[in-house]
Amino acid sequence: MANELKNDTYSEEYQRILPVVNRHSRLPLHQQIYDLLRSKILNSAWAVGEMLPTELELMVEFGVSRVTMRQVFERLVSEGLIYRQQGRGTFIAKPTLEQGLTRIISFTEDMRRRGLIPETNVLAAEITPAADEVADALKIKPGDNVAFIKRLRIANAEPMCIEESHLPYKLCPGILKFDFASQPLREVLEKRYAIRIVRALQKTHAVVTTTKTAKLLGVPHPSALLFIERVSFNEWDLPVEFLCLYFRGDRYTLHNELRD
Amino acid sequence: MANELKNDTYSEEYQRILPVVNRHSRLPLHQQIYDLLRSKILNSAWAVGEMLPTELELMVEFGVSRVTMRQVFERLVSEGLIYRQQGRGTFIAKPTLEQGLTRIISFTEDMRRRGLIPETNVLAAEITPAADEVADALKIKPGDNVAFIKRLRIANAEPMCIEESHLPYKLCPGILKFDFASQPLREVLEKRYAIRIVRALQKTHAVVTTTKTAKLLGVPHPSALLFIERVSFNEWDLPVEFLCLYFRGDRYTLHNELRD
DNA sequence: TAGTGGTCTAGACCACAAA
DNA sequence: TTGTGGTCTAGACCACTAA
Repeated sequence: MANELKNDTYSEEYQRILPVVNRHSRLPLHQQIYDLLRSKILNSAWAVGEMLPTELELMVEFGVSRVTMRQVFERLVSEGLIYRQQGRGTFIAKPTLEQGLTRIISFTEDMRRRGLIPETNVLAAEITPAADEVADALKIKPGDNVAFIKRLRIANAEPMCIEESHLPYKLCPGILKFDFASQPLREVLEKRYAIRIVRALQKTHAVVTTTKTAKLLGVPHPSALLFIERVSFNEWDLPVEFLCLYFRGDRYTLHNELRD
Repeated sequence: MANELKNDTYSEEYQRILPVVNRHSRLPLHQQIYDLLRSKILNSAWAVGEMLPTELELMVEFGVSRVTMRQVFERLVSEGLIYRQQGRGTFIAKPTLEQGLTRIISFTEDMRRRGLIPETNVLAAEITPAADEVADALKIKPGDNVAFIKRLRIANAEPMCIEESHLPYKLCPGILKFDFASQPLREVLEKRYAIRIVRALQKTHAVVTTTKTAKLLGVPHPSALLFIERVSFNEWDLPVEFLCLYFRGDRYTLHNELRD
């Protein structure tokens, strides 16, 4: 779609280099096609509201049956990435609500979706022995080494959130040498340590500021904070991060959609 | 397949009075079967962890193809009601996290899932003119009549939440005659006014108690509350309820699961 | 009327679990 | 070996939208 401007009639063929599915892969066809379409959608290959190719076109493109193609579409619909209208077509959905409460997204992405400009200050980055609560969440022994990274998250030049990450140091030795003001933690975990976070469990509470947190966040004391504790897991369901988030109650709101 | 009662060895046929699907209904087969299985699961027709009938058995029972049956199972899986294991079978999932943040469930159901005993005191039930904020949420004119119901929600004899419901009075005339200490509001809406809530949008904040709310909830002032504003919609996407929930921050936590 | 998605079928082969 | 769920196919008919 980008380059490859050829002057013959086969130019459409030339453009399809990657999107071919592999029938001998261990991955099911529907999974391969899903991965491909999802990443294209997330990378804005189509604009919001734009119509996607029809079922028939994609069946031909990928060489699969209609049922398989529909399986992919149904999954994308259920995840809110696309919507379909009988007789009209399939369209890119507005990226909106629900994510952030169902999807793991970074602070940076979260703020951008809200139309705010994110920044980060690293307040601490050190190796510490795991406290009982941290050890419990990460399923390690109390006293085991933990990489502790504390960051102040800023939106439109105003403090928004204090974020404390605890990682089992065994899993990511040397991780503190990276600069987490500029580099997303998840990216470093994925690219440098081959740790991919696929699932997380979180608890959301309301708490009152301590004098310290109030000062850091620049809010009066006492005021209310949204406090989120999150344990993230890799593909083998091993805990890889224990995260504590303290959001300003006066600035930050969680949005989501419920269904019957 | 429905009637046809003959006097012979077909006693199994006699037993299946309700679960027969209607091929002439405007509802698709998969929807009918889904509704049926879902309500059986929610009514604990099977215990947690118990195996459901196999695809083949249900195909025969409902007289549908495998694809249709699988469509139903996939939906139930994606909603977390069941899980499947290749080579073993299909099982009832533990009712757990995620709901309450993705599903609309009542306070009563929420508390029961947490193993607590719920009670309700009605603090107010009156007709009032809609304030701007309420009118805005319900898409009515400021000053229009609104049914206002304020309840104190109790769990294990301790106050847990203050709940303020605002309903357009036009949609539910006479609703205040019901006793909302004993009767779920959603049930009254559905059975008496044919109003079915299918979708809701909510915002979750952290706020500090007022002296009044602190007193009602029996918590020190100031302390933190989880404050949830929810607008609920019927099947035609008409706002039917604006709800404000104030949960004790020290007792109430939202749990949920995130995926990548 | 043509094109789109919605529903449904019958049948095949494979992978995995348990006996 | 048997029974379960997982994947995939080709083909049919219907309902809705837009021209």
